[in-house]
Amino acid sequence: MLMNVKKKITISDVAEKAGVSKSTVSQYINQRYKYMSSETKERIERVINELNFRPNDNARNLKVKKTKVVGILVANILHTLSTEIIQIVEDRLQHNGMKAFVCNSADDPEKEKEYIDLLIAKQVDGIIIFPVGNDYTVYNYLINYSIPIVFVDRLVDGITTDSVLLDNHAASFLAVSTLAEKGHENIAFFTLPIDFPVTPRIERIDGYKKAMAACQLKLREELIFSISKDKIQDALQNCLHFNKPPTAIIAGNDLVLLQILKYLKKNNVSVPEKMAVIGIDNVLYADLYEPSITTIAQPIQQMGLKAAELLLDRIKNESQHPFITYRFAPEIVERNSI
Amino acid sequence: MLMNVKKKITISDVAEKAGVSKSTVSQYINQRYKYMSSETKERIERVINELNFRPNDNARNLKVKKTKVVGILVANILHTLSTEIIQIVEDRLQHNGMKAFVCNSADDPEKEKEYIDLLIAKQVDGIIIFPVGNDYTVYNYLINYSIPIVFVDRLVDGITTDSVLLDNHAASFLAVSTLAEKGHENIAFFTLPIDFPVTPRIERIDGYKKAMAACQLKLREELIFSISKDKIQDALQNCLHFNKPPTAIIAGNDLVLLQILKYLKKNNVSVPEKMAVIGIDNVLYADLYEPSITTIAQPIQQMGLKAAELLLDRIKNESQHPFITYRFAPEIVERNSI
DNA sequence: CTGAAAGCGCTTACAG
DNA sequence: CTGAAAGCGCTTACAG
Repeated sequence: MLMNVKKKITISDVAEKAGVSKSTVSQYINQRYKYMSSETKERIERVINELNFRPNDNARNLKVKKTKVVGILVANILHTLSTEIIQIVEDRLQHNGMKAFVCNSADDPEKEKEYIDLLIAKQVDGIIIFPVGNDYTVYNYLINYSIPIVFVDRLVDGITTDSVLLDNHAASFLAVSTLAEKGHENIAFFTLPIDFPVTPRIERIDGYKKAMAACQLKLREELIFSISKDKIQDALQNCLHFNKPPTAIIAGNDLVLLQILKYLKKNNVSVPEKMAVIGIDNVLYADLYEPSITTIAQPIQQMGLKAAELLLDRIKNESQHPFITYRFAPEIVERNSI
Repeated sequence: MLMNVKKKITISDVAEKAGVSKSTVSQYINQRYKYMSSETKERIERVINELNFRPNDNARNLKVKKTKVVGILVANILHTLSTEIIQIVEDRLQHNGMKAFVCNSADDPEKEKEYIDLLIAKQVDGIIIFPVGNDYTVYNYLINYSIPIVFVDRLVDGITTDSVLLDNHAASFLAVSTLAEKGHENIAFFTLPIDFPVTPRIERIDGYKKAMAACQLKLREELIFSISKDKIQDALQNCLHFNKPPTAIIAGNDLVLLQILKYLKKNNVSVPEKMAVIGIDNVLYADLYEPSITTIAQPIQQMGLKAAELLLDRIKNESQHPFITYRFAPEIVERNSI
């Protein structure tokens, strides 16, 4: 049964064995049965099954410009947000007869570029990107090739296209105002680095600052930390010795939250008595932690659906309406950490 | 700059504009500079950049049989195990000049089949599969097409190929024997359903039974639960009223563990005093829970590397050595839940 | 050092 | 109702 070197079956093999022309086999494959006798149809069907024939898409796509495949290029496949959105996007695509190839940039702009080249080379019909790079020329390739793109979670300076992301300002505002209502004044904000611009981080910091002002709280720059994951615990430890230490912390995302909780637990800092905590991004274990963690969640379902819809619209009807950036309202899930 | 309908640039356009033949451009693209004057080379290079030319892989692959792309077909992209392994596999592939398209079966055998067809149609060089289906004919397509495949995490009856998975028997044994040493006799085992055979679940149950015997503990079938996620909490509640209720629980995977912890927390069952808990699969929050959770982890790094290596070997040297199923030893991470 | 020509496996108007 | 022929955009032996 298993043979190592096996000549690939082509449409010619099928045609020959079925005693018809390649054209006719092609008609069959493309389900244009209109002018086909049922005998021919059945014969071809049988031969295809016997030979286990699968048409070569590479050849097909050379003629037919649509591939019915879209690329989903994620900044980092380890982020739960990405995989959850992928799942939703894919489901929509499926309903529209399309399939998705997921590519993982692994936070590496170079890899991202390579995948963009590959997806162009494979002639995908469109791409959904969680961008990592900040070099707009890369994304311009796609635009030059008239390949529709939708950005998710992050934006790129210099590129205008349909985009879907959280209303990050609102997320920060929600966090700050909720804490302010509980009487907190010294609220620390922790987020990952912004060496190069990462939309959510920048916007959440900015939102934090504006929210502090709106709540008439004094902005203390030294309570804003934008640092790498493994420096968070040290920074937190450090700021507890400020002469006015924070009484509340906002974690800029799930990874940051994890570090903060690890520190607080290790050092028996009681939550929320000694330190209130709010995390942006919902996390699986929010209910499980003691106390359960108040979080600000992204409406993932809606965001995924919108991203898919935007891409499908562009793919189908070369619609020329202007590009739109959709902002989705965050939702606070109040638990017991504040 | 942006034009909606834009003729795709082909090798002919480049050739014409550079004043050379298509062959020469092709030589350039394929980095066969040996017999090329540097003037020609530079001229072509310049034109390619000017025109923003990207060769069409579909055309290329029609001639050149290798695509330098592999498929990674995951049962469910939401499982952390999958994405972690993907990340590792991809890194190895990258070092070998290959790229990966990730496809998500979303636990749906029908989708899996469609993706297999698509990957064949795209002529990928090989596929790494976390299988969902139990119908071996699907995977046989691949074997018939001489496309190397490596199974990860699960096996499929009737298909012999290189495979990489946890030594599930050892995992169960580790859990049971550790609990037995602490004096537990009534150890419950919770896992997801096995309506159709899912290797890890079946093997872990089987391993549990054998381990109980090996530890000279009485096997009580009523303490083995193989049920869907949303029935776990009820089942757990129920078994606490047995006249000999379990004093320890083994969670068959991370999803099961989550349900169990939710129940125990909600009902103030103290861990480990009233109930000891061990989870198979490491989880992000193992250290964070109160008390921290003892887990049995898969050596993900090694498993990913092996899977990549096996696939690359098959792709490179049509090696004919017999197929091997690699079993990886689990590791127990003792924390405070037992 | 470079080009003309054949061919990869399909699709599609067109002819019959 | 079906087939012959051209062509999609590349690559590659071969000739010069």
